[in-house]
Amino acid sequence: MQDTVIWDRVREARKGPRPAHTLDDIARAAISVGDANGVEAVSIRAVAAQLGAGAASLYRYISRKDDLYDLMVDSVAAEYELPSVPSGEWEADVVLVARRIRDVYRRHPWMAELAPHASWGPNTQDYMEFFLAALEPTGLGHVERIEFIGLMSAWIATFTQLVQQPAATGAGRLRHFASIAADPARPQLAQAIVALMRADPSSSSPDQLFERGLHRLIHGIAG
Amino acid sequence: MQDTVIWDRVREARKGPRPAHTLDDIARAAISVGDANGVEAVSIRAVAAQLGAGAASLYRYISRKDDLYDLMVDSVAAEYELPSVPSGEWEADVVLVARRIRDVYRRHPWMAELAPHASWGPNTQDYMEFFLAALEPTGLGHVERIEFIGLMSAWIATFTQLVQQPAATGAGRLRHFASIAADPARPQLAQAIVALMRADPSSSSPDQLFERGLHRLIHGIAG
DNA sequence: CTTTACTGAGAACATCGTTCGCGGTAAAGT
DNA sequence: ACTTTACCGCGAACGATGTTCTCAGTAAAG
Repeated sequence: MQDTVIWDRVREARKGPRPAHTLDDIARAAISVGDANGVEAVSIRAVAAQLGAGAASLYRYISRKDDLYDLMVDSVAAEYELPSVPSGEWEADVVLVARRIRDVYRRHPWMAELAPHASWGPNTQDYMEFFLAALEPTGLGHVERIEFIGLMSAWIATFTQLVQQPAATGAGRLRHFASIAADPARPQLAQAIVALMRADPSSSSPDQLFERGLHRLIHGIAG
Repeated sequence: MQDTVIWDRVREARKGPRPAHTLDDIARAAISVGDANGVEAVSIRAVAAQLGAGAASLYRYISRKDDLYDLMVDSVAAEYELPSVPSGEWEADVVLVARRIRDVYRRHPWMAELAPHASWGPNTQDYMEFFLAALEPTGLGHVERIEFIGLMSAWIATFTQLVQQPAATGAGRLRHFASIAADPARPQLAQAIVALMRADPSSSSPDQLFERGLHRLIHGIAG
């Protein structure tokens, strides 16, 4: 079973010593490493060390490094804490879900990178089930609803990285932005960067930007 | 200058032998490797080999591996081949740009992964300048327009991976999907997966799905 | 013709994901 | 009771990676 998704693993030990850790333990360890030092620090060895285990031991529980990512994403998906049943007001539900996702992405910045590629674990499935049901009153088909869910997640991910944490772009990036802003050959882009750079003293806090972006996502760019 | 974006590099050799390659050569080599074997195959050594050079030699031209990605993305951004001036019909322009991006992502699947993280090279800047100008008639502010551009790119990326190339998800993933579809605990999700799986015999080809998704992106989910 | 500044690139280093194989342990088979 | 079986943790090793060091070669500047 080398190409099996981790959720299909059947784990029922009959003989030998009982495993020293659970998948939840491993997920927690990986999450704490990711929160503290970023995704790129989430290595097999680092997570194993966090668990107080040897590196090779992890392969008793997972079969690929991607399984680690899957565990992290689905474990954190439990933090959405959505109601079990939609309210019936689909727009309010969409706003609710969006805000929860934003909060979680802010708490765990690596989600923006890992979530799109992750397989669908139980918590993720619960979240999608809720979202699909919430979108039922729109009259959209299932494929369209899935698409919208992906669209909204992708938007929140890029929004989090672009607006919420622009300082993460590094010194060289900032210098490059400045040179673009000073280039008269592309006036629209120059203006846009100037508008992006100043941390919105007047018209728009990040939260306001988020709400308005969300409104545009629902009602369209012209609405 | 270790943290400098590659586009800020000043390259004007005064002494010694002239460089054996150009940044364009390197970009082309990296692109051909990525097209043929996927992003994960784009290694320093592989690109150097494609160039007929030694691995360490690449560091005479780039200073980080990410520079390679930046080169790839911006080089391919030239393929958009947009008009120099928007038509004045912003919606038509948006549709035009979206289709061009989709075509390029289809030709170079790694773009979906690399483009979001890449720095803005000259061709990317040209593309954004056009897009920003095209969106001017909407009355949106510059930040909102940037956001919409990011949103559309993100949507196309996920759409390309989800709808256009679902076979890339691997055997284990497909098996997992099937088990989700057979789980009565989450009926909405089950239906959605069934709808996703069958390659749209009746109502919707990928192209139609794209056009309708694009329409919803512009006019909102309810429109 | 010496100096200088750049070139390409082999060798080496640290780190990574992953596999092999070992000694140990506890339940199943007899 | 004891052998067998199937799992456990994990040190050691392998191959591949990004990056740096170093050095011989080369061509323009002084």
